[in-house]
Amino acid sequence: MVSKRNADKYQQILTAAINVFAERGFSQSTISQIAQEAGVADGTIYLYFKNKDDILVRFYEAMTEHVSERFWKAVEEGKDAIEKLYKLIYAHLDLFQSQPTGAIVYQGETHLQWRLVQEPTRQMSKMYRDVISQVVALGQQEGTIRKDLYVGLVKRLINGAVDEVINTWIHTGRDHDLTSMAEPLVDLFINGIGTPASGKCKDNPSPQTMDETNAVT
Amino acid sequence: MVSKRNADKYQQILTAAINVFAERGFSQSTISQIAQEAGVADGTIYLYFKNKDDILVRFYEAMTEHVSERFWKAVEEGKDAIEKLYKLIYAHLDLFQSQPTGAIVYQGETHLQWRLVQEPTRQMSKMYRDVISQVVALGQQEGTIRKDLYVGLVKRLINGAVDEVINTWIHTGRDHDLTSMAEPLVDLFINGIGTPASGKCKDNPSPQTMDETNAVT
Amino acid sequence: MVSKRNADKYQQILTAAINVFAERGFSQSTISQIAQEAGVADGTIYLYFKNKDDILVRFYEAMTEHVSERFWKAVEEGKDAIEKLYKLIYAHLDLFQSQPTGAIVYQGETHLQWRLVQEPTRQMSKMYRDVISQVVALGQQEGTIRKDLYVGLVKRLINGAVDEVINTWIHTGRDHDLTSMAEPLVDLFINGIGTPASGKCKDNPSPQTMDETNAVT
Amino acid sequence: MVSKRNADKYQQILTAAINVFAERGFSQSTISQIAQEAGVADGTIYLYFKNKDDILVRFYEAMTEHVSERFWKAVEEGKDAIEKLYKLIYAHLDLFQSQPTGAIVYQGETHLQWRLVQEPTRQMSKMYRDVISQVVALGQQEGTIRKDLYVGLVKRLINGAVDEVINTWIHTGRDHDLTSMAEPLVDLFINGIGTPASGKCKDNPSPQTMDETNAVT
DNA sequence: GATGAATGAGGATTCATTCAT
DNA sequence: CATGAATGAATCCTCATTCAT
Repeated sequence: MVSKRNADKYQQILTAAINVFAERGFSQSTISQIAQEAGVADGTIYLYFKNKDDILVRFYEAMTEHVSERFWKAVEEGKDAIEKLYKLIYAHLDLFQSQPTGAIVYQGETHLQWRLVQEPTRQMSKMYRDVISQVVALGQQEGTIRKDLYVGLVKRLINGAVDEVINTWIHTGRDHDLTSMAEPLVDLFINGIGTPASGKCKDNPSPQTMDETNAVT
Repeated sequence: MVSKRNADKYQQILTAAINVFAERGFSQSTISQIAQEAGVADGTIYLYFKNKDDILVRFYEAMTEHVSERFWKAVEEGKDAIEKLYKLIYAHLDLFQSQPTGAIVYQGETHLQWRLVQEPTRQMSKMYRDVISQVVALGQQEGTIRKDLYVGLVKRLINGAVDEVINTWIHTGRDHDLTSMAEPLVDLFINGIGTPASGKCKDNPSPQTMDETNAVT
Repeated sequence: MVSKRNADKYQQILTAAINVFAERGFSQSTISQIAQEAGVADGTIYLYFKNKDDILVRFYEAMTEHVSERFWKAVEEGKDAIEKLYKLIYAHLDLFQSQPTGAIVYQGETHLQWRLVQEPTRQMSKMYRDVISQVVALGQQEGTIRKDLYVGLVKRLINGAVDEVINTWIHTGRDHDLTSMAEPLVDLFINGIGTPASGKCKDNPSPQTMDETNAVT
Repeated sequence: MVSKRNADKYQQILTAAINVFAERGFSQSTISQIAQEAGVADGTIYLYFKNKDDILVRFYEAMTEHVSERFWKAVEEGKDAIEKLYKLIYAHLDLFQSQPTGAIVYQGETHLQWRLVQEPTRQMSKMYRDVISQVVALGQQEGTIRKDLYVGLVKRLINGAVDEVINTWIHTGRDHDLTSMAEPLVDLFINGIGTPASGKCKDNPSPQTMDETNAVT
């Protein structure tokens, strides 16, 4: 359906669509608006995409691939677990800061269009989990990360916090620098909000037997 | 517009609407579907709600009030900061576990229908921030919580992580007990994922001068 | 359907309806608006009127009867044809000036709701024609009114001019005194706009053989 | 919104709409009926008109322009004031006779849809007044028309009478020839219904001091 | 008689998708 | 390939009318 010659126009439409989706939400966006934003005719969109839903799905697929690549590369760059974690979070924040509309759509439509984007979202979640998993394992070898951790929950802790920071940024006019949040975030992840006196720094952290039944997300 | 005699029917419609919204998303839900689910005629809905948007707004308002009440009460019950935090998170998880469809709609539509639900969402966010703020302040007095914290970020850390846990639960069939996540979550918040060796338990934690410019969220 | 005891409420609703119709037009007016204006419940209206259309029909019937009575009386008061004509036109203008909403509805809805109000309108038209006819006949006896007149057309001349004057008055804020138009109108009707030199005041006005085929109106 | 390529379809829809409006009145007409009459899909109408109201407004605008042109041309053709008046009235009757549905809509909806068609109606009224004004002025120079006339009222006299003739024609099955009314109408306008004996043909017609405060209509 | 909550048919408008050019 | 006019199904909302209280 897509000729190689016109990968340009494909991108052009996809980018336009994301901008429109970010502005009005997927359901409220119309093909005409996207066509206008892309500078093509309504009908042309159907030469590159099966239908309106398809545009969103393709965006999610591309986003997933792009993000995956970027996150793995970020993690590779760090020399130890904590720096890897920092690089990961920095990359996450930087990516979304540099593509605000993509961030808005990704964060906003995931739950609502769950049926459509379930698969890419699962892959994204799995990738995030794998990345975290690797970092945690390394940290545990290094002795910088606790051994009694349930990785699934750690992933949700980090992913949730970062997403929330991004959401706040989106809804507050996106005026401050998002990446500056990376350092304090990592600090909180590593050290928590408690003091040593609060029961930390023991030799035997209360062992938690966590089953790994939780599904990917 | 709303007769007091039929607060019943109001609730009946609102509940039906939330169920439908949870199933198909706000934009994809139709008045007819809601009416059918509620067992009333289409037109009846307009005796109780101004329009379709109004249904969502009223739900957000009610939710905000209900949640606010519940969270403050939860915090009061804890005898120290850490227990208060635990009670808060437990309440949060328990509430959404007991109202899964409400949770789905609340979590899912906030970003997309931002224009509609901006105000209730802001209030909810502010309330959450106030609650966290109080708990943190108490913990700092007690000596169980670090003094060098930027409350806005702590709020996002906790809120984001809890929301992510809820989202995962929603998307994985809601089969396991959500409240069982409260304890490990609090452990992560307090102690972080790092070990003492990772640079914790110092006398002088790196002082962070954080401005409090971030808006509520 | 209408109890004698509550002729009051009947009038109350009818008056309210005319006010609402005058404000928004018949089609755009709702039973609820009329009920509110009348200070009764929606359902009550159906105790006094068959349906919404019936309200308009009854108004036309009442108007026709009332106007008929008033116009005949006005004509009786004049001592000669010209004064009778003056009294008639004065009564016409005075009536509508004193019932502006009634005038608005009557003038405005006649054509549009022709199907509904055909019969009362025909009667009104016939009455007007009869009145004019009588005045003209008298004037011809007196020698003050031309003999070569087609009464149907004279009726349309007078009725059309007066209605147009009323319409203008309605659409220009109804601020000036409508009855002051009676005298100049009669002058135009009697004397026309021409001068003697324009071919008038001949002994033999061009005889016009007019068939009286035109229907009532 | 309107493609130039299909001025045809625009006219096709407009004509269909006028027919439907004439049949059932503007408020009672539906887009579906118009679409069916025009032989297009409902949605197609919105490619050529903003909404239902817009159809009526455009009709009024077109009618105003068309009528204006035609009336001025008619007046030019007459060689003296009286003939000009005759040509004007003939044109008026002929126009509406040749477009009966247009006449019905124009005459019928003006008052009810006043809000929508106020502007075109004002223009039409002003045009009519200007035409009459010019004819009267000429006649006064020629000595064939009285000098003591209030043009605003003369305009209402003529316009009202002609409209009433048209209305009668509309409501009586439109079977006779409307233009045949032009001559007797002019006769009545010029000579009035009175005889010389009725006080006419004086040297000093009672001077009427009329203010020209009346708004256009 | 009076009420007004409930009904549901009806109507304007939108928009994803198609297809002739 | 590209276009954009045309389609008509789908949806929100209104409101005349009914009927249980």
